[in-house]
Amino acid sequence: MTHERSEASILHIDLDAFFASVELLDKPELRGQPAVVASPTGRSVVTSATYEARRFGIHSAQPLAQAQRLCPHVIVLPPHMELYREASRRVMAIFRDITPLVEQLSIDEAFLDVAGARHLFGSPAEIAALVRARVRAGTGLTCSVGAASTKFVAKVASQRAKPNGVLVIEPHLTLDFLHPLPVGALWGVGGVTGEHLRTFGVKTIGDLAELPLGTLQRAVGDASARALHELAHGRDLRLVTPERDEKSISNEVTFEYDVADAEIIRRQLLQLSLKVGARLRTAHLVARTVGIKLRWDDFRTITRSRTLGEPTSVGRQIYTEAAAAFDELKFAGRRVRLVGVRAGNLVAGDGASAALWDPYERWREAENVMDDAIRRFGPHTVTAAALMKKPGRMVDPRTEG
DNA sequence: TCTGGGGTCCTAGGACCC
DNA sequence: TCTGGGGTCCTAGGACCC
Repeated sequence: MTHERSEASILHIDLDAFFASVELLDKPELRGQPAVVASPTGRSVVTSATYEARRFGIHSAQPLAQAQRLCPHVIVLPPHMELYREASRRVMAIFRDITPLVEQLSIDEAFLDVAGARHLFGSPAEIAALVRARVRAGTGLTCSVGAASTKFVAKVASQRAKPNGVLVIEPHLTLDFLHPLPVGALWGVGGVTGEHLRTFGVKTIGDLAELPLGTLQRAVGDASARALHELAHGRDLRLVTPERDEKSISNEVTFEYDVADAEIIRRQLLQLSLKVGARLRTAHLVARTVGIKLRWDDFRTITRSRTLGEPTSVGRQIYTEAAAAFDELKFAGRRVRLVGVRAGNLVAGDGASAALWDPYERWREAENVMDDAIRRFGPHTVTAAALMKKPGRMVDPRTEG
């Protein structure tokens, strides 16, 4: 069994207001103003908000319309995912210069196990300061760091350190730090579970720690109960694991207006299937299951999935399954607000050759490249040179080499 | 002006096999 | 022969996270 760490040598690092901060890098005149990143469409939500915007009660996942009611002069910045991915890559590279034990959790956060980096860089607190200085110098971004002897406490600590701060929880002070916090701070306790726990009189993590395991199991199920019980006692044996296999790849879209036309939905399923196929091929993965997701106008969501005889990464095959699953539904012209396609049960493999030789798929790929170019450069500036910035996607295997 | 898009994990029920 | 239990795979839904 893993022994307890004597030092706060797990770091959780979280970029502050990440998307918004990246946007402000080349718009310094907007510093200090309330701003959010959100698509300028009718049904979008806030994906990132500056701290000035948060003072108005704005937060991420909030409908943009609501944010604009709270702060009519809020500046709305359309998202540029490629910029964020690039900034993220630079930040993760800075982390990996400190230690190879970096576990990326999402685009803007990671765990670092710095137990072995001590000799090179000093105590966890010193390493936290070093990382923050390097991120600042290398990207112009600020981040917050939590340091503790477990992943979970490190993550809670970084949240409490925000923005632009450091919080080190020495191991012997773990429970003193944890127990006064609201249960909602626990990883895995969201709105529903939090409400449920409150009916048992549980408000803080300390309250939860005192609840008998059996009671907790009846309340939230076996696995969640055990996990929460351990976390509430400050126990968390999970290690920082740099490599994690992807379990699924999916794409989905919410229509600007609800759609009741099956033909439009099928067309969208095709688009999404081709995107998913392309992503599978880039990752050198094939999928054993294909699923679709539909959200009706009342926000109820259904999923259907099918297991394939042979795993695939070919968009057309993904579409065939997706369309078949859709056609089995009693759709009958219901209004649909969202459709999605998911490839699951992924295994290493290459379906690329089949995809390249399917003329229909190649034509669609070309169309996708055009769409992309038009989005990025505008309709009047699409040139061969712009298209060439997407190397590799249009190469004909027969003429290559 | 209700509620994005990309994921992970868990549960529960049924099929199927031994 | 009228009734058991364990294990695995599959599917659908839901909570949760950023």
